[in-house]
Amino acid sequence: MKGHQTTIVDIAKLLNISKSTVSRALTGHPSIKKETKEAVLELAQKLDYQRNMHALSLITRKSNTLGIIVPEFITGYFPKVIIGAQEAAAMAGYNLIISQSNESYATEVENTKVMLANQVDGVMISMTKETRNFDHFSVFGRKGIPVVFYNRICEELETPRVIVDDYDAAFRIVEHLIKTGKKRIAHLAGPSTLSMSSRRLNGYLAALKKYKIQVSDELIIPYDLDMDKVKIYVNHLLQLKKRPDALFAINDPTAIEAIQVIKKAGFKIPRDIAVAGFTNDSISALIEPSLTTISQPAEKIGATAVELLVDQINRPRNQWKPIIKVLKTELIIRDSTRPATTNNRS
Amino acid sequence: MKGHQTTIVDIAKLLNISKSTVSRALTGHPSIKKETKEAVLELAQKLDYQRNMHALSLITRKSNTLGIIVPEFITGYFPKVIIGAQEAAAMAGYNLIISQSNESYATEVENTKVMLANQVDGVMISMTKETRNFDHFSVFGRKGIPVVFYNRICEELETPRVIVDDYDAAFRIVEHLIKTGKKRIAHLAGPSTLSMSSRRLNGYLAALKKYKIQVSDELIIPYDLDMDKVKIYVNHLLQLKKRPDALFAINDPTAIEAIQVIKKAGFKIPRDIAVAGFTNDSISALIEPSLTTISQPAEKIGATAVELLVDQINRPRNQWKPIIKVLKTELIIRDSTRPATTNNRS
DNA sequence: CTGTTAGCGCGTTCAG
DNA sequence: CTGAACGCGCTAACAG
Repeated sequence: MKGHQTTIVDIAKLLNISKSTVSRALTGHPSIKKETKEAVLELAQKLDYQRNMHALSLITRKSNTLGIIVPEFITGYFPKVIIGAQEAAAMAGYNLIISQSNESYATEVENTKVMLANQVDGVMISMTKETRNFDHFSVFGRKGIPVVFYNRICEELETPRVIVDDYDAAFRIVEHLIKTGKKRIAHLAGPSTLSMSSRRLNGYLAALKKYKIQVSDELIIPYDLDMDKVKIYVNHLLQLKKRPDALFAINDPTAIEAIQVIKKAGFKIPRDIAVAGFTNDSISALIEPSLTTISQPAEKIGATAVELLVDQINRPRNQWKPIIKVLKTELIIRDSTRPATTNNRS
Repeated sequence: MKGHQTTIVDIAKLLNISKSTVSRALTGHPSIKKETKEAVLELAQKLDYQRNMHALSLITRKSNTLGIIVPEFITGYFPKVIIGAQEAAAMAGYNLIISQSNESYATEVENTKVMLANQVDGVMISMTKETRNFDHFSVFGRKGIPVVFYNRICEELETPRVIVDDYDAAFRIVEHLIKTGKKRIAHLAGPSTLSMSSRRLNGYLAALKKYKIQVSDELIIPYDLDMDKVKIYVNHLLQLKKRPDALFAINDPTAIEAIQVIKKAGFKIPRDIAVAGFTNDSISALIEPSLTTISQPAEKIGATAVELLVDQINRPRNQWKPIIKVLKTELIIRDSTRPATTNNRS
């Protein structure tokens, strides 16, 4: 017996009635005789009949599918976003198709094509660090498919966005460093392509300004998230004539790598140099010393993006609203910035 | 300008040629004049033409989509499986549709219908703890859709499976407890519906036997993964005349809850009673005391399941093979079982 | 090399 | 209340 997908035609033949009647029975059409309806339903059940979504999508031009593009799976952040998005999507009756760009612009372009080919009803995107051209995103707009950016947003496109208070969070973590007595605070800044980089940089600058600490250009190092370079940059910082006494890294993996380099160079953390990260990856609490960082509500970010997306989908195109949702973060203080006197674990 | 999906007809009209010619040009058919082909390709590019997968799926009866059903997102295990599956699926040219059953049999039945409606080419499943009837799974077989079970497998169905060496892992962790001097080792066993429960139980029993420790029925507590009951069971164990000096819990969340109860009751871990879990959730290293457990290669499990699935898909149905892949685990020793003398962190 | 026709599974006219 | 006919976007079989 060969595998066979039961169709409307099959059950129409068996019952010796027309396909349209079967279709009506299945879709709960009002004008249909009760007996035939029940007969159809019973047979459908018995034959494990299931509506073919592809055929339906062809007609309705709706796939009930949302797309999500993530740049990487190295940090723990994006998996959490996906979980949140998945749950919210299921709640709203949508499937979720995942694509990862692996931080490659070319792959990201391919990802958008996959989304288009699958006729997604909407797509949520976090860009790669390489992305400077946005034509592959604007396609969605031209085709009437809503887009929501999250985390790594595209400033050039007027779409809804889900972000966190990067500026504020960076301000608070740098303020914390200052309050522990640090005065020469270095910053491994993110790539200028990502707007969160500048938001965090600005938070850093604002904190210095508030506490009347002179900004030193040699302490601000632009960096492209290529982990191999962390060693070079950190060693460079450590050999400065006026060595920094703290380091605020753009994200946790970078901060963790920096900690290894600093330890290897023979400096004590946080006594000689304190280290802070951003995002609160799950490993960040485990390393020695544990890492002070900012926690982001990753799952909520995913869920919020889906909600904005569904909202746009259910709205005629001329009523699309580029709503920007800014979610709250939390400062998590751990050993990498905690003066030796205090010794609690978090 | 309204959103519009460019189709073959559109570009056929603009070029004033037939649809089939356009189709041929797009699919790289050999017999076609170079100029027309180039003209088509150029216009397709310009209009952001993208093949409609739904139309294609209708014809080919292939969706290039795999389904994954997970029972929960509470532990860190299943998200990791999904990541692994997603990467492997993308590599093989498949999309992934995720459904979660939330440990509910009824929801699981619905999940299978979603998979069917979306015409998945294959589906990987981890059952709920409630599932005792398997008709909703055998539907896939009847329709010629390959199924692979992972982690929580269905013994009754002859499909490929991806599991870990539960028996062996349980044996090793109980052996470790014995070697630290523990003699009355309790076990919070998993639900009998899940075969991994009995595999782990058997590993536990085998270790006791090897070291000639009498099995005590009062120390083996069957439990349905309902965390609310952990408190009752553990307190019951603590009030036994012959109190256990160690506890091996079926999974990490259970072990962690047990630790809370034990601490509240005023006992010292691991001195009075040692605790061990299973799976190595990310929190397990963070709690106080950190938890001895077994780590599972979750991502590899997901990837392996996809590989088995793709293998089945590419194979005529009468050549389907119920291959069983058993992946290796690792014993991770932490403070919850480590005698006080040693004090390293892992 | 190209155009015409048919049909994938379904919902939706339009006629009874 | 029911049936026949059409079309969603696409590929394949059959003519030229």
